[in-house]
Amino acid sequence: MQDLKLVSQDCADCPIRHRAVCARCETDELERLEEVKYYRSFEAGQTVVWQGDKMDFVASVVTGIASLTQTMEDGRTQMVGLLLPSDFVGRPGREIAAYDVVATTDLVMCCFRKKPFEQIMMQTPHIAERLLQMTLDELDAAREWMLLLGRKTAREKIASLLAIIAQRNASLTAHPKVGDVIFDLPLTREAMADYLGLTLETVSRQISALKRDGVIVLQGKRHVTVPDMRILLDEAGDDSDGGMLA
Amino acid sequence: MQDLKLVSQDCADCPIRHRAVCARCETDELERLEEVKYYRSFEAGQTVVWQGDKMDFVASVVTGIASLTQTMEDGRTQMVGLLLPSDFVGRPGREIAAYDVVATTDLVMCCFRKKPFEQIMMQTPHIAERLLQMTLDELDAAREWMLLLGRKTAREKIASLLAIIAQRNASLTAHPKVGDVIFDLPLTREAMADYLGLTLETVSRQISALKRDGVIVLQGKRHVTVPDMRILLDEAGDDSDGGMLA
DNA sequence: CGTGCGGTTGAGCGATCTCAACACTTGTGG
DNA sequence: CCACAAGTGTTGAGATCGCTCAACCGCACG
Repeated sequence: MQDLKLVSQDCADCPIRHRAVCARCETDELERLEEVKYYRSFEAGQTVVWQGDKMDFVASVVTGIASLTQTMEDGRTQMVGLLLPSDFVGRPGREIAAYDVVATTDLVMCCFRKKPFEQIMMQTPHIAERLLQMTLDELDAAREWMLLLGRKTAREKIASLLAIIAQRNASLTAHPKVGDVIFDLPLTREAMADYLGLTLETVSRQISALKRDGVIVLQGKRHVTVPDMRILLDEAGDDSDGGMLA
Repeated sequence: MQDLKLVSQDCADCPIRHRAVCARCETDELERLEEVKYYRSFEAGQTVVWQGDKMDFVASVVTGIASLTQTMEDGRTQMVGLLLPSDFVGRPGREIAAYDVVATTDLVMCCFRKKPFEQIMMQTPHIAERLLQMTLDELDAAREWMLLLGRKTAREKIASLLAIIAQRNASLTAHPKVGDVIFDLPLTREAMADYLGLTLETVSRQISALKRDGVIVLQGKRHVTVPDMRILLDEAGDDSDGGMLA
């Protein structure tokens, strides 16, 4: 699975160059980062870091999806973050990981040794600025998710998740809003349940219900077609078009 | 209710001087901030900003409590942040308020005109650094809350909220852990419900249940005594002592 | 061929919500 | 001074949504 070979080690060619924590760096700043960076890859299902473990690096997701998960003693788990390419993992100034980090799909991360990264950050406002911006975005996303977890019905939760994944795919592939929206679910039913604060049975039932009602079309378990995005967004209960058409 | 008169206009005497976004500023940096700052006060229940409104300031809570709230079209609401003294409101670089900001108690805020604040921040790493740190803390708190909203029972939710308020009071009054923990609830039952993703009836019932079971003692509706903090923390379902005794 | 994993579906249960009545306090106006 | 309304909180009864437990399917893999 060594995707590593497929990923250029050169920041200039990096697929997340313009979105990651290093997005605003100048060439000389990138060079300093390159000195302390290294790539790591993980297979789907592998744990990157355990909650409570010492974490001596921070990292950006290059390809694949990782999740941040919290667990109670009795085993109840809640996903508290879904990390997509360019998202940042770890917290400068913190020794101990606050969450489990798990590779949801095969995953490649661009890691920076923490100590030197912190030093570089102190001397490089471009990095701190970008990190602040990204953190504020994550905070907004977390708060959006709080509304979902606290107040939405199971059906609305599923519709919201599908809408979010659809929207992200749309933004990545950058294709205009022609015809159906089509994508593959990168999560198992159980992972969706952990994200949405549901059981996997409820997830399965609600997906079946959306399919039965024609809101989505399924081919296999994971391949989703959305005939009319407006209907899905309506099912999600979000404000009007949720900014998608804006 | 003009608390304004009670609050010094001088940053040096400010009660949140050492914790707010300006905590790390030097004297000359404070002087620049003082030029663009002004105080505003609100009575309990007043709305500070409406979601979607233009917001031409950012601010720190000086005294009192404010809440960030999201609302769906059909009226379902979820509190997504509880802002205590020293907490920061608003986002540099954003024109439009993403949430309703409501004064939960009587409230005094130290506001900065947004444009000049952004300029000062660009030239003052101390502010940006502190804001990053505070934002990361808020993100952690939001993720803690996601676990609560997604996975905890109503009783655990109430116990968690009580524990958090108790802990905050303990940290403010800085009195050692002798004897009972005593505090007043700064929230109505409805506000608690909005925070916890419950109905106000369920909040009321669970508080009654905790009282019946001796976990808490009530005098009136708002005055709470916790005979044994460990029992409350246990009811909250958090890891062991939740770091309180650490 | 058996086993494990991911997923679906059913039946019954229970935690929480909904709807409703009522209690207490506070402020207002006749 | 009392009647009344509004705001906050409590409690009950019944409904319901989502959970629990369980059976089962299809597929990949050894």
